[in-house]
Amino acid sequence: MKLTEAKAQFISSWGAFGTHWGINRTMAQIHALLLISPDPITQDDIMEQLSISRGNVNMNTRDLIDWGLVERVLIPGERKEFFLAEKDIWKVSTQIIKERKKRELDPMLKLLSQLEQIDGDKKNKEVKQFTETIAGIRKFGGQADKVLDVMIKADESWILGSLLKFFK
Amino acid sequence: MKLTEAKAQFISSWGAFGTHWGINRTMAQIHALLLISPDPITQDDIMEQLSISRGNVNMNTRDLIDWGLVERVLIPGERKEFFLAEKDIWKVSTQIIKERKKRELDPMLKLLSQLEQIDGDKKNKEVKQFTETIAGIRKFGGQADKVLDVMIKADESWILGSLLKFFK
DNA sequence: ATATATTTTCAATAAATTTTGAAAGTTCAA
DNA sequence: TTGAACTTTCAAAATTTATTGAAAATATAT
Repeated sequence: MKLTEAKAQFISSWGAFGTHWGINRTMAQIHALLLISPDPITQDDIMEQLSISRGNVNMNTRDLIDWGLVERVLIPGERKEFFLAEKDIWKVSTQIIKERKKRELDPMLKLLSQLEQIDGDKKNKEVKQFTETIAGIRKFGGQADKVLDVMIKADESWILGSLLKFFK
Repeated sequence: MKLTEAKAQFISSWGAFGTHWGINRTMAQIHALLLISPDPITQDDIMEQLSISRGNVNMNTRDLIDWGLVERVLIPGERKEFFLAEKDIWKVSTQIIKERKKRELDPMLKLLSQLEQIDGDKKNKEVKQFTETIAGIRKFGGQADKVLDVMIKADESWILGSLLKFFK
């Protein structure tokens, strides 16, 4: 397979993949393009390579920057801004996990702990199932929360390295 | 907070939560409703409680069944079909992980291993970055794959219990 | 068999999301 | 300053995705 074809396939699949994870297709495609670009590239490069509008590129690169996956770089002597993606997949994943935890898991756990205290007869079947379900999810979520914290923080620790080697 | 209000909040948030995970809002809401319903409920119950059409309920309950999260139950003497959700959150998560792995991770890994062999000069910067990125993602994905397999299979193992207690 | 209850399908419609592109905003060199 | 290069914004348009509802299919009781 030739590079051009492989690139196109990767970008397209990565975009499709993204849509299964609540990420919009274009953002994932731009990310894919940046991941395989050895050097920083410009808005115009992205527009051209993905055939999308300037506004679209602008919005989605901003999002990628908000997610901490891409940075703007200034190249001396150049007027335009360039974009560069973090290439270390472990760091990429850690960053995504960190953001999603902050944006989704933490608020959900907060809500669940509020919902756990409802007034009503605990003998009542409906009340009982509701509190049990909420408690179950909250407990599970709390555990996940801790596991993810360890993953995020233990970036350089021996324990994680060992665990990963164990599963290699 | 009263049960009715808490229920409504839970269903609505669970639905919003779902959309961040590539699951449609209604499917997540039906799942939420079933999770807090102590007894099996019918299509009409779901239609009424969520104010959605029959066709919509039918489609989304089918999907929930495909995901292995909900089952149809027949109640003796009743003409209608009833739906019942798996309530054990650990089982629910395992099931979701299992399905997503099958539907998304496995095909992606397959594609990546194809993309890893491209023809071209390995000294070329573009070729080099492409193969490195693909290899990096594949390696990471492969590890994740193994970790998930362990989680899925080790359902009853002491090791997992210990790990979870460790993080509690 | 027939009528009745229930479920499924799917084309049409509605809603939500994404994309565009042109205008407004910004930066910077001369 | 001015104006050229570049970036950002955002209302309108296009696209994608979800929902409806009525007709068709299926199942069940009599």
